Amino acid sequence: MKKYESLLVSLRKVIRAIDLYSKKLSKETGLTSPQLIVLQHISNSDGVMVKDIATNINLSSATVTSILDRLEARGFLIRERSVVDKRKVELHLTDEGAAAIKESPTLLQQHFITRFEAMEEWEQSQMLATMERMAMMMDASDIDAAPMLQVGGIQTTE
Amino acid sequence: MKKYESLLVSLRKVIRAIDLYSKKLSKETGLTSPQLIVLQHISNSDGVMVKDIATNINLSSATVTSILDRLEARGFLIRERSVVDKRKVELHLTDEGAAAIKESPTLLQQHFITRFEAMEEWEQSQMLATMERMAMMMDASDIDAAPMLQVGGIQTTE
DNA sequence: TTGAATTAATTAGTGTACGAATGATATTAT
DNA sequence: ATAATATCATTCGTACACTAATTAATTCAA
Repeated sequence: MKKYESLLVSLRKVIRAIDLYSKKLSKETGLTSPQLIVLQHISNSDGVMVKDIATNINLSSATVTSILDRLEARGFLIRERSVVDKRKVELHLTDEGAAAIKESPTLLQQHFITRFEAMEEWEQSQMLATMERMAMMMDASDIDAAPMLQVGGIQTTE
Repeated sequence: MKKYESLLVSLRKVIRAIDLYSKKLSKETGLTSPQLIVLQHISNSDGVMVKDIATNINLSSATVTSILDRLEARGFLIRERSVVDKRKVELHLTDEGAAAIKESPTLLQQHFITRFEAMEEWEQSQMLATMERMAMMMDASDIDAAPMLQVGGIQTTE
């Protein structure tokens, strides 16, 4: 097995662990990880709009809309059409929403956090740096940004 | 922001990149990453059963079943009830399925692989080791397995 | 000022991904 | 032998997550 294939295997395990935890959260507290993240963002900046959240947490607007639907249906937030720009929707927490956040658990398994914080400082930094590097390496958005750096010399975009 | 929170942010970016690539694959080749992984597993061991695949690729049986549904509907594989144990279902590729695999692209973005393989050998190993460690740290299955190792000395399970 | 282009949010449709419940079989214990 | 238990695959219901298409509103240009 190639090394990057092994990497994918570990990655899939991590992804699954995060997903399973989100579902466990949902069963215990009634909120999934994405829901909690969205609520926290609204809590930090009241009146924020859908697009901002989507950009901030790296999801599409459509996904955020569906998450908002569920949260609104359960009375955790209200949508308010902006008066200055009626296309926009401002998001506000209700008291229930604010209360839900207060009791909100961590977004990663506590046992992971415990283990992580038990690591040496430099190990933590190194793990974080590795993840950030990987995220950067997977980001396709910079592919077209610098085509002239390709082997073979200067090239035009067309 | 706490370090493990930054870690989660990077992790979510990576997860999203993988997901987006899977969808791009689907549009270009008609197969998503999970579908391709399942097909490859059947190809490697003809007659394998659903549970084996689920265990191997770290997914639930329910998820694998739904992936198989789509692949079977498109004629890439056939299900065959085992004669020795009628609970089991043996999976076989059709010619179409085998052909689909032949043209199968890589499971990670080519530009990631290119970048990854451009790294020094020790950097690759280090990245892989970090991911494997993280996967291990998130695995909850060992929580109950060794409670006697906790700080505070020997403890009973009850 | 009217028409074109852009932007914001939503809807529709597809594909994961899960746990719980179900139905059919096998295995084990009495 | 039969009753209890376990295993395997599936179905059901829920929640993400995406793109493409839609609706509504705003901005820009001729």
